[in-house]
Amino acid sequence: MISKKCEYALKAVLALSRPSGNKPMTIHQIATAQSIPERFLEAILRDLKQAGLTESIRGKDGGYRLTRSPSELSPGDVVRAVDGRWLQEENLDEKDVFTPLWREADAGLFSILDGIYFQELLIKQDALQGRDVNNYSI
Amino acid sequence: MISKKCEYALKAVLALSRPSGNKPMTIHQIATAQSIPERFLEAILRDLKQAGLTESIRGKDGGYRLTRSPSELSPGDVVRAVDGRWLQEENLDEKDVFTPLWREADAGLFSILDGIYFQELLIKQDALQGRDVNNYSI
DNA sequence: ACAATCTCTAGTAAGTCGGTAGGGATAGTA
DNA sequence: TACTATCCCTACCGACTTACTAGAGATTGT
Repeated sequence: MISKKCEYALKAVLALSRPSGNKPMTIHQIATAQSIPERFLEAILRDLKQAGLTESIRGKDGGYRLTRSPSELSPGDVVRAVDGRWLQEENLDEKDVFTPLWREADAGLFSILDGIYFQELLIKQDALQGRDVNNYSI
Repeated sequence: MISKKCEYALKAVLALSRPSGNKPMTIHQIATAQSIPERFLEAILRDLKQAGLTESIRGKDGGYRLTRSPSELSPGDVVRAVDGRWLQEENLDEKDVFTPLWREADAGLFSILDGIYFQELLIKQDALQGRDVNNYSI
């Protein structure tokens, strides 16, 4: 269904979403924290960088950082960056009766993926893992 | 996005949906009408048969026929038969924050694919191709 | 018997997925 | 300068999937 690459990218961005005093995380840190093959993650983070979602700092104390706040970054942004849209407009036939269905499906899919932000996912993750957050606001 | 197999299966079922006095259509007829590689279509129709959507008659004057009326057969049925569900429940992690998103996406996708029937698609196809149907009811 | 049709098991070329390998570039530190 | 930690880039690889194709067999009507 969803590619490993996409799954890893989402996990990585979730990890980068955790506030850490503005210091970048290294590939190694993210990889061990999320159990992602390190060299593979390297390629994924490069894709995310090219899509403009992350930025990198080289040399000592370098690493990766999000370019946007987790409160305005959605899973849809990540999926589009690594796997592209589900629908490929270019091989769509306007005379095909099924075409409207594919368009509807694509729109529906991304409306779901764009309907939540990483900030909220972070909170949900804490709840799932029974972490004490001291934050019970609705 | 959508596999060729699935695309061909949908076209084939659409062809079989056209009323033809209860006579079965041969693989050859469907293949030439819809420009589908014949031997490939053969395998696809076998899958559809195993899923219970079509039945076959062997020997002379044989061919394929739908087991259900086009008015109660949806694209979703065909997609499930040839490609299966988009979501594979078995490799879903209940502790993963993204899991609810995948479930929502799958439900949304199939609610669209199950929201129309081949009978209606037939009418839409006629309209698209400018065929004269003598049927302007809403 | 024969011809038209479906049925089954293989095979296969090209592409994608999920990585791995090896080196190179850059930035801070001493 | 030299050293080290980090990201950067190109290429490669095995397993799997996709989109077919081939060949022979089984079934039915005439």
